[in-house]
Order: sequence, then structure tokens, then C-alpha cells
Amino acid sequence: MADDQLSRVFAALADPTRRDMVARLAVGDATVGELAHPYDVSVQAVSKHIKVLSDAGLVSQSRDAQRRPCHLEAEVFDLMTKWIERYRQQAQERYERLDAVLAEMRGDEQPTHPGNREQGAAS
Amino acid sequence: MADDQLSRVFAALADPTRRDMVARLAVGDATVGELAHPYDVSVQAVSKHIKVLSDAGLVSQSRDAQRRPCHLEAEVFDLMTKWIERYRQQAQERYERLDAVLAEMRGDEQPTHPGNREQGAAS
DNA sequence: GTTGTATTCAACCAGTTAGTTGAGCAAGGA
DNA sequence: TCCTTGCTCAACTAACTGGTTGAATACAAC
Repeated sequence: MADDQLSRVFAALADPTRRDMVARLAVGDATVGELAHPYDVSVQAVSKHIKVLSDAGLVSQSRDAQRRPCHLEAEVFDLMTKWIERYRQQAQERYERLDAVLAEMRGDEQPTHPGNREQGAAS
Repeated sequence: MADDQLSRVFAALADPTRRDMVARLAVGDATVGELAHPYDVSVQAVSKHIKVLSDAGLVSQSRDAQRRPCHLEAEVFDLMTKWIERYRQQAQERYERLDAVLAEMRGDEQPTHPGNREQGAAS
């Protein structure tokens, strides 16, 4: 699966059960048992899912007696959104330039949004 | 791997080679051969990667003689960002409430920075 | 100390994945 | 027509995944 964090985060969220757990943890911290409850798989399977999320840095666990409460580490999401946004924007700008070219080819003197297209925005 | 699109998109991007290809395609369309060139794996392997991206809806292919140019379908990214943003925000709001509670417990009348802190990505 | 509860570790199994090689197909050019 | 190019399909393999069960660990409570 490749050992970089971005790969681990994407892989972790590729499973609907784990996305479910993230959704649950967004509401509030929960123990392994609590997380396991809604599903009809073994607690061990859930524990494994949590390990995957935790290896990806999406979840951290503390200790409270026998319990190991899980906590969502939402900052890791930024890693993904940054990656996604970067290439989404890049592609989008390309389409906009294409639009402009097509408009020009039509002899359409006014490019969709003057000054807005044409790179630059790259922030 | 679960057959819903969100799972397929996350799974597709869990591979660094495929993320690389997406990055390449964000610059401009490319044929399978062009995409294969930088890597020392077989063209067949690359073709498989493209199939994965294409099944996820991230890439589409047209025909130009023998060539099958690949095109990045950036809108699918929105599916992910929406999912991510939803839970990131939910978690963040929870932390802010917690902050407020802690501040109150300290007798600190002013919660750090109402609504401002860290955020940024919200757009 | 023994028992009970919450969780993880270890070993195993079936299904999937990422790669391989070899063959096949579609289109353009000799 | 035959050959070459660009790509995909098919079959195989090694490694990984998501699940299982059973044993081990950590702590609390009796």
C-alpha cells in the first residue's frame, strides 16, 4: 500500500466501515466497544479497523481503566484536502484557459472573465 | 473494496503511482504510453492503473487512432472534499465547544477566538 | 488471589490487488 | 496485404486485506 502518510490516509478512508467510524467519532470520542456496537462483526475486527485509522494518524487512543477511548485527529484531513485542492485547481485553470482559447477561436472578443483566468491565482 | 464511488475514489488515490498520474493529468491530457514512460513498470500495469482511476470516475478516455488519451475528470474531487469537510468541520465545532467549556471552567470569560481560529479551508 | 470486562495479539482463511508475461485487437502506413 | 504501433485482455503469482477464532494482556472489583 506504500508507506507514506497520504497513502495510508486515503487507504484508511477507502473502507465504508472506517468512514462510518470517523463519522461517529466526529460527534464525540468513543471506546472500541462503543464503536463496535452498531456492526455485526467481531470486536477484534473493529480493533483492527481502529489500528488502520490510527496508523494513518486519523485517530488517537488514550487509556481509561480497561477502556481505550478513540479520538478523531481532524488535522490530518488537511493533508488530503491540500493534495486534492492542488490538482483540482490546476485542472480547473487548464479548462478555463481552454475555454478562453475556444472563445477566441469563435472570434468571441470577450474571454469569459477578463483577468480572472491565466494562472496567477496559484495560491 | 466496497463498490460505492466514494470508496473507489479513495482507494484509487491510495496508490502513489496513481496520484502521480493524476498530478500529470492535471497539467494536460496524455496517452497511456506517455503516462507509462516515467515508470519502470510494464505498459500493461499502467493500463490497469488507468482502469482503476477510470472506474472511480477520476479519468475518462477517448480515442485518437491507436491512442487512448486520458483526461482528468476533476469534478469527482468534490465528492471527496464534501465528505472530508463535513466531518472535519463537525469535529472542529466540537473542539471549539470543548474549548469554550474549558475556558468557562477556568473562569475565563472569553473563549479563544470565536469562529476564527485555524479554519481557513471552509470555502 | 480470583473473576469479569475491555482490548489487543497471533494464526489462519478467502478474496483482492499490483505486478508479471504472452496473446489479441484496432488503426495507420509500407 | 503485411507490418508496426498503441493499447487491452487473460492467466498467473506474491503480497496484502478484512474477516474469523482462541489466547493473552491490563485493569477493577470482589
